[in-house]
Amino acid sequence: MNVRTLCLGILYFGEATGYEIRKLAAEGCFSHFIEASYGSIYPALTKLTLEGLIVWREEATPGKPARKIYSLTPEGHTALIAALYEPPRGDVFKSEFLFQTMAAELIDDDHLQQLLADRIALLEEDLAHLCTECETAESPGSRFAVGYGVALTRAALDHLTIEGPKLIAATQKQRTAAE
Amino acid sequence: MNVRTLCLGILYFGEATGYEIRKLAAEGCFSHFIEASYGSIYPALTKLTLEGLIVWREEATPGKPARKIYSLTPEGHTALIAALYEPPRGDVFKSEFLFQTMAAELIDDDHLQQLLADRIALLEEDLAHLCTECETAESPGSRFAVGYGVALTRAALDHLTIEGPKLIAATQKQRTAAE
DNA sequence: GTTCACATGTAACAGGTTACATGATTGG
DNA sequence: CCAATCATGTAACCTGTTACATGTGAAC
Repeated sequence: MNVRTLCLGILYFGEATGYEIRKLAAEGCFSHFIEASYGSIYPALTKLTLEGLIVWREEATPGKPARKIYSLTPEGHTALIAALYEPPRGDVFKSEFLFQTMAAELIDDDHLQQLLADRIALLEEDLAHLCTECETAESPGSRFAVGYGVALTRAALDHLTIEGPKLIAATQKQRTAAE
Repeated sequence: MNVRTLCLGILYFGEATGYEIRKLAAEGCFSHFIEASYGSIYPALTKLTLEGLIVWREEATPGKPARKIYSLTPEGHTALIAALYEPPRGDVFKSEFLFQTMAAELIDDDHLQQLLADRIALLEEDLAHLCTECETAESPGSRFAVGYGVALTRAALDHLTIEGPKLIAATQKQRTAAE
């Protein structure tokens, strides 16, 4: 999905600045299934403005840098709906972690153990974050989407705690057999 | 992760042609957490050869196009191990589907229903594919990685079957309330 | 006084995808 | 005979990231 549609989607939930959009995409309730950085968001906002899909007004809080608050135009709203009816592409999932575990027998025990422990810690952090996100979710849609993230993270955590030790044992055995 | 390391990883499990590498990355046991197409694989193989991390020999089956069968050199093996000790970056998960469900109230009931049904069908297909993949997995590492995929797909499927109908009901209610 | 959060934006660069070019064999 | 599978490779293009440039106010 492109950043332009993402901006439209975020602005549907309320007007926002480029800074805020990036924050929602990087840390907010969109963050677990979307990615976008300043370098793509600001140009996208400029382009959407030129196309008439969004507009901005300036808010000058004295002493602070001027904020450009963007909001959807009716045309933008229509464009968003059109995007929602577009058949979604398959989810993208990329994992360096799984790539590394694939070749677990090339990693020494201590490091493998650390790798799994770190991942568990990371996922627990994610889970906590998603749960607070879930509580603040206001629409059924966002509860569904965040709940999806919670479910997958829990499943990953379960898999790691149950299968992780087995993996370590199996690679140990494999190496002793090879000696 | 870059395609170069991916090639190294795949070749660790056995020599292969560029065509076969792409197939493993797109359909094989690497496919659920990695992506790569011809346009990135062939250049990567050329570069890795120049760097001495892999070598190829030509196999001329009469009548068929000549195959370049690549395999790891000791240097390539070392480079792979180095990559395995590199701290893995966080997993990337991108989903247009979840983006669409976020704004479920903008989609009419029939289409939303269809969207969820399609996704369930897709995930069931994925799950079946992963399960056959799991059976053919030969190393503990690949069983772990594929098992991870199975666990997440099951969790997604569960979430859809349980929360999907709730989402539809909630958006319906929301719309009737708006009238 | 220094770090953090707010705030906007650009430019170079990396990385990969899509589509094209080519061609033989096999199976339906 | 036509489609699919095997097989290699290139080039244009797109999309987005990283790093930079700049500046303020608040909190510690």
